[in-house]
Amino acid sequence: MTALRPGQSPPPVRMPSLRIDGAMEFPLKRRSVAETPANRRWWVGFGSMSEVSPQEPAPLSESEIVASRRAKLKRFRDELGFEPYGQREAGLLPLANARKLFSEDAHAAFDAASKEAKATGGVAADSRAVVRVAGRVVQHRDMGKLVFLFLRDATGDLQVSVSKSAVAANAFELAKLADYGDILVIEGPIGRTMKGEVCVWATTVSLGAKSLAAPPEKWHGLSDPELRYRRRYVDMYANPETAKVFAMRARIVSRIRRFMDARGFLEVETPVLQPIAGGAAARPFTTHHNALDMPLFMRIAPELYLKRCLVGGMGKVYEINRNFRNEGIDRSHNPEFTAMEVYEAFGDYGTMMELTESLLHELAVGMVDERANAGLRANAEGPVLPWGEMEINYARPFVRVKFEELFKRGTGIDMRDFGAVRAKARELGLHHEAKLDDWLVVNEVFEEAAEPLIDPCRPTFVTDYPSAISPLTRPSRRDPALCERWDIFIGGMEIGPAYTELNDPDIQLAKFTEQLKGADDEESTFRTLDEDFIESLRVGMPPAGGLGIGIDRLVMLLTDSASIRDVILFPLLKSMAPAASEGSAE
RNA sequence: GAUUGCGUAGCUCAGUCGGUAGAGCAGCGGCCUUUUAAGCCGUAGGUCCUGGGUUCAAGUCCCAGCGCAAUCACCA
Repeated sequence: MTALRPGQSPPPVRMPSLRIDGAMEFPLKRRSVAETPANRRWWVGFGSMSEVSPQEPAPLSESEIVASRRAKLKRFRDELGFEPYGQREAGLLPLANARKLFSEDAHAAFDAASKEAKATGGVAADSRAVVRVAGRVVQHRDMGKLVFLFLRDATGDLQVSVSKSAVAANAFELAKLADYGDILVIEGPIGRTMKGEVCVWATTVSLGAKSLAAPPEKWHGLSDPELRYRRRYVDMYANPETAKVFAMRARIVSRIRRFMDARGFLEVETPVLQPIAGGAAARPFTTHHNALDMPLFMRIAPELYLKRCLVGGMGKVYEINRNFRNEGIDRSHNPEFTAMEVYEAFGDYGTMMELTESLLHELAVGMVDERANAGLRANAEGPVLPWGEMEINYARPFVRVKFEELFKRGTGIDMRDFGAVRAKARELGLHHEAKLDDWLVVNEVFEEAAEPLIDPCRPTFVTDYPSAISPLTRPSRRDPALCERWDIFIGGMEIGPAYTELNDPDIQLAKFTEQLKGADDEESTFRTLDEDFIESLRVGMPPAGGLGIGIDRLVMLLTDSASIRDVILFPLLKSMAPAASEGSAE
């Protein structure tokens, strides 16, 4: 795909969109996940190589570490008779489950029995549970005729001891020669070592996969954030904190689905490849369908399709959707990001507020237990979750404040007194105010002087924005200068907006047309009037409430992550080298 | 887009005033049957991000570029 070049002149107003972006206004000094003291243990690296024929020599520039691992691979296969890339295994237990089968009584009984057996020359009775486990080697201590290993899987770490006297000769050699990062399959009774560590006393050892890549530093691991993102497959297991974040993310998304489903919303999937990128004011990525010889855009929002669903009769719909926006990257923006958009027929921005508050409260309550179980910081008293230096309190009700009131509180002046507002703007150093329409000055002054009043530690709905800065939202029936829109702020980030949706096709058409007039040449290359959408409104869309929530930012908050890149498995990074592009994209 | 910082062995990092490359871990060879960042003996490993420049001499100073991070701007 070819990205449009970033420009400097977006339209001064937004489309009727559920925009998820918003400025992240405050600095947060955070330790990176990798620096957490609790994580400074047992780092190992593993670079999964693409399929390489086992007989092929190493690629050109592999280090001597990789070369020695390849030599070991050959040795495992040729001398020890182990298939280095394993096979289906039955009866494997996750390491945490295996650890739970440890019995103090069985261990003590066996301990006593083996002492007696040693004295009498008999055989000790053994009632210890026998487990079969697999995991990546993250520690390896060779004591000569006894090898201690720590294996790791997604559930945790477990020690294994391989005694020369307890396993076949080739299995003992395998354990001795195992590298950090190798995946081993081990069976044996589970007991304790002399130092008290719960430990599987191996009776068999085999290989699940030989690791060929040089591991990261055993103690400090991967701490360079760039390497952690580029080689996430190493970061994910070398840094258990990383794996926990993504496991939590999965459960959060799952809970969101259950919440929405329980309220009778239907989950739908709408096009990512769109002939017209509508629903938000953002630069799209462009692409092309060859067989149809058709230019296409990656979606910037699903909004216009979800509204078509309302027209079609789906009363309550939602989509957990990946959006693609050809814009800047920072701590709260990734070019592709996940949002949830929700539409409810005969709802409005008030029903969306209730839904949002219930959902976020429920998620926060769930996360208190979740975090405690994961061994992370959590507050025992109520739905209070740490985010960096903050303690964010999700107790209901969330704070609600009208845009106009917050403006007054922040500036001491009435936002409708444009003269005073402009004076305030100049006082704040907003020297370009003269070029802006009155309401845009109001908006800038609001962001400068009023938004900082929002308590970042309390989820806050800012409601009833001026119509003029949200021109595609339905104006309030009580006061046409205002519109039925709110934005929710948490931790200084905008998490999402909601609207009472516009369903008058004539007004919508007029506003689209007006918006297009403001587009410059570059914008007009991708901004097109979606006539089919207007046609769908003419069929008749019920009045509705609409909501957008930035899932990545929400996960940041709930998992105490400082950057959106810490909650996206594979965030976009620049290519390391200008390698020849595959497939000559136009 | 601007500013600042960082970029040295596979990884984590030192490198003084500009004097010709260091440690730990990982690796390799050896010893060790209870280790917890195991230990001991020996050994190998460098495009100091890239390209210029200054200098007798550059990891170090200067310029440009690349990548990452932070802050700001943009984005609404």
